[in-house]
Amino acid sequence: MRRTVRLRDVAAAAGVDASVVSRVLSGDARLSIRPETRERVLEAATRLDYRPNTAARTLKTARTMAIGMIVPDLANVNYATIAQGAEEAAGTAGYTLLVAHGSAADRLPDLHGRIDGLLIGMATSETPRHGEFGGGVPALLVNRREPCGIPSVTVDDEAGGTLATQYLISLGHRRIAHVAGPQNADTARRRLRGYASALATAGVELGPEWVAESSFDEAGGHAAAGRLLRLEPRPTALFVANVRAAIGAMAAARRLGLRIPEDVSIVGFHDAPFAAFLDPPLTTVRMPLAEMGRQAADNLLALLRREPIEDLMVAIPPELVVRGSATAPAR
Amino acid sequence: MRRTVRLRDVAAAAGVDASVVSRVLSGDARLSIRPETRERVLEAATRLDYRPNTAARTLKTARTMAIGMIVPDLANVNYATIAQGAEEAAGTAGYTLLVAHGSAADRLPDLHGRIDGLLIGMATSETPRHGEFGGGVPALLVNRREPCGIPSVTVDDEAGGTLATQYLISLGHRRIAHVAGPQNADTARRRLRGYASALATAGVELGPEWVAESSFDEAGGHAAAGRLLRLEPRPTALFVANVRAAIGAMAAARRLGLRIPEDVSIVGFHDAPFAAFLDPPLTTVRMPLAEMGRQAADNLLALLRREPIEDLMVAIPPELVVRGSATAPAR
DNA sequence: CTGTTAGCGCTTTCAA
DNA sequence: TTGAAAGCGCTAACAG
Repeated sequence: MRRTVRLRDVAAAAGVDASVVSRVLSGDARLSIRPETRERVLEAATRLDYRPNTAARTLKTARTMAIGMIVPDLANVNYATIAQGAEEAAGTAGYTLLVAHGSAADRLPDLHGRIDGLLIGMATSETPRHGEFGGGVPALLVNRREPCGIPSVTVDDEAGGTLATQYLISLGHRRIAHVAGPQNADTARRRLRGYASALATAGVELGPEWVAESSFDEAGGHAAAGRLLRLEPRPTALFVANVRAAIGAMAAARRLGLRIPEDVSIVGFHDAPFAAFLDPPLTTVRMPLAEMGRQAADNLLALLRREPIEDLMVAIPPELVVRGSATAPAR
Repeated sequence: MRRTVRLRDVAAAAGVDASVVSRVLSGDARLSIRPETRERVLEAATRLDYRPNTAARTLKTARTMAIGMIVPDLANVNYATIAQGAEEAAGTAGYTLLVAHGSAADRLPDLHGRIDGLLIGMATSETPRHGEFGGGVPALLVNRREPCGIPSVTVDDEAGGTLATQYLISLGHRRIAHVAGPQNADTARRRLRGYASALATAGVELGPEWVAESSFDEAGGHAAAGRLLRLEPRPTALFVANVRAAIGAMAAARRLGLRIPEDVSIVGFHDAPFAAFLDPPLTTVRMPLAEMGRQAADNLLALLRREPIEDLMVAIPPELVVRGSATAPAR
C-alpha cells in the first residue's frame, strides 16, 4: 500500500522545490521557468500519479471549486435536464457540480464547506421568506423566482402558456380549460398568465371556473381535470401546466368516457421520454431547461466572482412538440 | 461583513484554549472537563454561530465525512429511490450523500478528495473490466453485480422475475413472452432467469424466440414487444423487465390493434408514479430499492471502517402491485 | 529562474 | 482539568 503522493514528493523526484511544482501544475502565468525544468516537473507528476489534496488546497485558497445543486425531487426529469446543463457549464469553468436531494434549509448545513455556491431548485410547495437562505454560500434560484433576496434564472413560462393555448385556439378550440399548477409557485402563475393572455388576444372570454389549480403530479392533474371536464358546456380542450399532471388529466378524461383527442384535446407542459408512448402520444410544450441550467451555473459563477447579478430569463423561446393528443374540436 | 468564526475565536470568547473547544465540540469521551467550562465553551460556540471549517478538518483527519453516489441517469426513478435510502443511512451515520451524474470513470476525478467512499450505479450499457475502479476511494456497486473486484448490493431480481411470471401463470397464461433487459447487465439476466425458472416449474416449455432483448427504455420495449407480438401463436401475456420498456410494450400492443389486458396481459418491473395512471394502469413488480440504498450505504461505511464486505442481496422479497394490465387469457 | 517562508483552521499527543 | 505545540498538504508573497 503506497503512501499518497504529496507535492513535495514530486518536488523531490524532479529535484526542485515544492512551490515550483505548485506553480507549474496550476499553470501560473507569471512564472518564468526553464522548459527543461518544467518538463522534469511534469514528468515526475505524471510518473508518480500525483493528485493534489483537495482539502489542503481548499484550506489554503478558501475555495472548493465545487458548486452544489439542491433538487426537491431527484426523479424529476426536469431537474435532471437542468442539472445536466448546469454540470456542463460548471465543468467548462473547472467546477464540479454536486447534487443533493431535499430542501435548501435541510441540506445547506451538510453542504457547508463543500461548495462555493448553490443552485436552489425549490419544491413547488415551498414559499421561502425574505432572506431565508442568506446565511452561508452565494445562492441562485433555478426555475423559480421568489421575493427572498436571491437572484434567479427562469424560463419564459408565460410564453409557454401562450404557445400551448394559441395552438389550441388555432385548432379551432374556444372552450379551453386550464389545469393550472400550484399558485404559490410563480412558474405556475406565469403559465396561467400565458393562458389568460392568449385567450384575451383571441377575444375568448372564460370565467374563473375554467381554471382548476392542481399539484404538479398525476393525482393532482387527475382531480383537477375531472372537475373541469364536468363543466357545462364541457371544455373541448385542456391545457395542463405539467407533463405529470397531463397524464393524470388523460386518465380523468378516459374515466369519463371521453376520447382523446376526439372529445377533448390535451396539451401538456414540459416533455418526458415516455410522453411519446402514451395513448395518444402527448402534445406538449418543451422549455429550454438544459440551457436554463447552463445559464444558472454561469450566473452563479459570476456571482462568485462578485459580479453584479440580475434576475435572468432564458431568451430561447419554448417549442411546441406536436404529437397526437390535440386536434380540431368536433363540430 | 463579519469575518468567519474560527475555533480560536470561540476559545478566546470562552477564555480557554482552542484545543479544549475542539474536544468539547467533537464530543471527545476521554475528556474530563469542569461542567461550567464546558458550558462556557458551548455557549460561546452557539453565540458566535461557529461552523467548523470542513477543509481544515478534512486535511487534519484525512476524512471528508461524505460519500458519493454516481448515477448514470439522474431522471431515473429507481436511482432516485435508491439514493433516498442511501442518504438516509448515510445521514444516520453522520455522513453526507453527494450525488453526481455520469459514469464512474468520468466523474471519479471530480469527486477525488471530496468523498470517502463511492456508491456506483452503472448504466446498463457499461461492462467494466476487472479492477477498473480500483484507483481511488473505496467503492461499492449498487443494483448491479460485476466481476470487476468491487463488492455489490443488489435486490433479488430473479425472485422478481419469478413473481411476475408466476402471477401470469396463475392467471391461466401459458404463452408468456419476455421483453428482457440488456443481457450485459446482470440484473436483466437474473430477471430472465426468474422468468425461465417459473415457466420450468409450471412445466411450460417455450423456445428462445419467446424472449426478446431490449434496452431499459420505451423505444426498446416498443421494438421488442412488437417482435414478440407477431409470433404465431401469439403470446397471451408479456413480462417486461422494466417500467419504461413496459410503456413501450403497451404502445406496441395498441399499434397492433391488441387490447390490454383482453388480448394481451402485460406485467412490468419496478414501479413509477405514473404507472397507476396509464391506460390501463400497469400491473408491476416492486423491488425494495430504498432498502437497497440503505444497505448499500451501510455496507460502504463498513468498508470504510475496513470491515470485511461480501456481495449482498437485500432479503426483502419483491412485491406484486396488481393494477389493470393483466387478466386471465381469453379462451 | 528558483527557493524560503509563513500560514490556512483544525486535531491530537504530550506536558503541566 | 487545561494548555502548548506540532503538523496535515498546499499556495503565494517575497527573497535571492
